[in-house]
Amino acid sequence: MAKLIQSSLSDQVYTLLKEQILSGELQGGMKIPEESLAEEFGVSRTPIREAIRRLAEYGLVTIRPRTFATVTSITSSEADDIATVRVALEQLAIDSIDEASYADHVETISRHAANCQYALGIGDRAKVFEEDSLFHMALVAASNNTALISIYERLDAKIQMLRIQQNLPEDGLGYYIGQHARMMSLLKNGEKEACKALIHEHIKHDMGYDPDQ
Amino acid sequence: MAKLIQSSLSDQVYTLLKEQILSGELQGGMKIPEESLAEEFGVSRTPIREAIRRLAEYGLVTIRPRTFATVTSITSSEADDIATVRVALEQLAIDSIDEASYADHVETISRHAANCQYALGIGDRAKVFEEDSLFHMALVAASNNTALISIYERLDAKIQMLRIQQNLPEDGLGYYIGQHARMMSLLKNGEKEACKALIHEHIKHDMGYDPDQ
DNA sequence: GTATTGTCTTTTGTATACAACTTTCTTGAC
DNA sequence: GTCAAGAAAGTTGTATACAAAAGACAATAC
Repeated sequence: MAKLIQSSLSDQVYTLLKEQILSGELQGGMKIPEESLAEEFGVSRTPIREAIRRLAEYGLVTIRPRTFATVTSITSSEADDIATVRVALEQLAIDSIDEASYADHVETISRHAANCQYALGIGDRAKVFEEDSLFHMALVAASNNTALISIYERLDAKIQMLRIQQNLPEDGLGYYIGQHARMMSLLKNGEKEACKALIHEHIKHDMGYDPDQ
Repeated sequence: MAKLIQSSLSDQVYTLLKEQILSGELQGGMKIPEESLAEEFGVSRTPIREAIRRLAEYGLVTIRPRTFATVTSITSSEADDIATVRVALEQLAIDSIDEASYADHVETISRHAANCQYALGIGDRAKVFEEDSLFHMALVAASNNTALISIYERLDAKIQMLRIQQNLPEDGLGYYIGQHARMMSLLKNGEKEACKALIHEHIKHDMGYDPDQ
């Protein structure tokens, strides 16, 4: 029989806070005092503190010692840096995917591509971003490189925060989302270099860049 | 006047534990019960708990809920994955370094290269690895990419754990360390592709691989 | 001999109390 | 009116107490 592990309050608070940050409910710069969170969640300060410390280690929260913690806000220079690293990591993922692994993951990858396209159709902007993240995450997962996956997860969280923070314009969102299908077809045909080039353009566009600059 | 911030016990324990893990004093798989650490450090369990949670988030500690925490041990398949990501990140760093930034960092980089060579000469193996880490860290720092630097720091911690865990043979350590100087000269001449190729060989050797496999 | 149950021990998870520090507000001097 | 010093309020940092869960071990049933 599968064992049901009841997760600790600390874990639950951690998950909730992370969701609130990634959904934009808690935005960059906002104070998150332990006492008021404790009241809000109906627990003592202990599990709140642990969750906040963990989130700080994760990079989503900034602690000012003996003062208060805030939701981390990302500067535009950091955004540039994140985009650069993201390109490198996704390109590494593409290099690492072999045929067998692609076959294993293609179903998940296409599902998120389709969901993303659908969300675009009905104008659900939040859903577009969510499914876009899941698409890229699935691509990276197909690399089967655990170190890469866990690093990318962390980076993805920051990317989600950035999207909320900078609230990019809608321009070309359709074109951008359409690239997912092209990536998949290039991957399927083993045209990795072309796929990597497309990813470079894709991400630079996503993150508000001129790819040629 | 510069303000002296006295760091919290929690921070101190965090730093100490991290050092003990990275130095090999605490090895992979070892139990780290809160109570005994509390006695050892002469503090209560509270700061110990916070430090352990943060280290778990950092990836150095594995928590088994309601049971105990252990120092994370890295499987050989994860070691492969880490090496692959490491190559990609260092190559990205090389790509990102411009002349001005190289000029700013060359002093630090060379110092660690020299220290590493010296440590090799006097047969101080631990020091060789420490300075080697610092050399690579300095190289990455020259990229001026904050996201890359913080990701690499985390990865570097795992690399240090691996070195202790697998206790690689001495074979070719001299040859390997000698590559540092070649990297620097390639960088200085702007031969980035050659430098990246060398880094690939260097890391694969460091981490116990056949580069051609 | 094996499996099961119940007890004991160990260790974690959470709440709470208090001390210490930071910030803010107020008061007073100039 | 402005600045500085001191008091007050708010928040964090740490210790401690207790409850609850997991694992170890012995006793018992079959």
